[in-house]
Amino acid sequence: MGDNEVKKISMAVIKRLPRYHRYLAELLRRDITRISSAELSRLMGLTASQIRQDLNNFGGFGQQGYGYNVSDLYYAINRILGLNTSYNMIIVGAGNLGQALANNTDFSKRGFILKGLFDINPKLIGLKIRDVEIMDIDVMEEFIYTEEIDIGVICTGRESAQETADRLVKAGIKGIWNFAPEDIKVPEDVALENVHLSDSLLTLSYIMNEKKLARKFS
Amino acid sequence: MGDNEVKKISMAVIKRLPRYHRYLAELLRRDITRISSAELSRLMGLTASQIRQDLNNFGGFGQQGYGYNVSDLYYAINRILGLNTSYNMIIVGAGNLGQALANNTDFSKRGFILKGLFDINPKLIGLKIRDVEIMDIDVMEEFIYTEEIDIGVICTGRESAQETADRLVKAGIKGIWNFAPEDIKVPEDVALENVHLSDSLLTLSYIMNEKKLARKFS
DNA sequence: TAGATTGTTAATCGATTAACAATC
DNA sequence: TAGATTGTTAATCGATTAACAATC
Repeated sequence: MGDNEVKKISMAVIKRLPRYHRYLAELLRRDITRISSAELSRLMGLTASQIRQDLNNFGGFGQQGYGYNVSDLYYAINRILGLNTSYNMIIVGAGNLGQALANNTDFSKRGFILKGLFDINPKLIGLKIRDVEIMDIDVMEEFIYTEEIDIGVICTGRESAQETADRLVKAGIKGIWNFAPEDIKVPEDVALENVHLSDSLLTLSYIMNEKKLARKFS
Repeated sequence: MGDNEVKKISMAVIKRLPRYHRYLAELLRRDITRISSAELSRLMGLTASQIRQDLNNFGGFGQQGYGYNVSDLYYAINRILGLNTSYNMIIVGAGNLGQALANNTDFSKRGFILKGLFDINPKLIGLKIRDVEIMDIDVMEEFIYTEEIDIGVICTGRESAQETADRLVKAGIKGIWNFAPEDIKVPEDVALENVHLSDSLLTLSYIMNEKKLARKFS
């Protein structure tokens, strides 16, 4: 690996980072100052070994014989997750889900600032959700330029998801959070995170049936 | 493995099933009657080998020299996912997200029937979302018994998530779909699926930073 | 110092990919 | 029949777990 190549972290590790972040936040709230990988493993239901492996992908945050300083580790992961900056965000599709996300204050607390909502429905255009206006999708590109939007949240229907993504990418957006039940395609340099709610519900349905069968045969 | 032991399917495979289901539904819409693992692999961005391995966990749905019949495979996966029955569902926490989910018609189309919403806020109690009433959480347990509710959707805040889960489990619910940003604990025979929206947003944030670094060093 | 616990290497386990005989 | 493509076994790859020397 070359000197200025960034070490490739596996998706499995990345997906666990927000969870570490969440547990460390809880420990901070409880005024706990230090924790060992063994204790944390009990809390989180992971192996201590995995925790140490995961964290060592990013550096040695612990101290032999002591463990990890909760606050230090929390802020380190905060930084690793890119939460030391703020992001400008827009939501495309101001239906029920789009509006619900707009109303969620957790995101702005973490530095994801909602700058605008967009829709094609004239009945919605002009409405405000928590001081953020719903605008006509026709002016979306210009808004992205002038307001320097980083993240686009897709809350449209399945049919318009790819088209919306294409427009966002073309306008220079760097990350897409997709809630439409469709796998969209974006260029390699754009970050994409899918939240397929119905996939999740179908998984629940599968597991329920699996457990029902297990009960039947035991 | 004993005769009546159910073959254990790995979570990696289970999580791909809704995605197969989605792509097959699209093929059906396009009136495509047959597909080979090679074609499907191109569409989905998987290897043909993986597709065949995945499907063969549940039986031989294909035919040598022909491929898979789209409709047959779709309905087979539909069944595997437990979508051949319907489920009674309640939502606990009728805030923005709870209401948005209640308004989503995709779920009822798949057989997840919303029977009730529950909240502690007196201002919300009595309101109706698409003919479904928001009730006082005090009557939740009784409602679960009399209406034979299968699935509880947790849309409360973090602090009340575990307590809500405990009450749902005690009342006999078989599956929990959790949207609260907290890992809840349920007994082994209850199915649990978490949708941690902010974890997903944090993952997006991580990937955006990773890609920014990649741009810088190339 | 002695005990505790990390960081890291090596071993194991599981999931993905490759290969190909079976067969439609 | 010949060609195509599955089902399935074997090989590879990657992720998790175990072990332990380093060290606070």
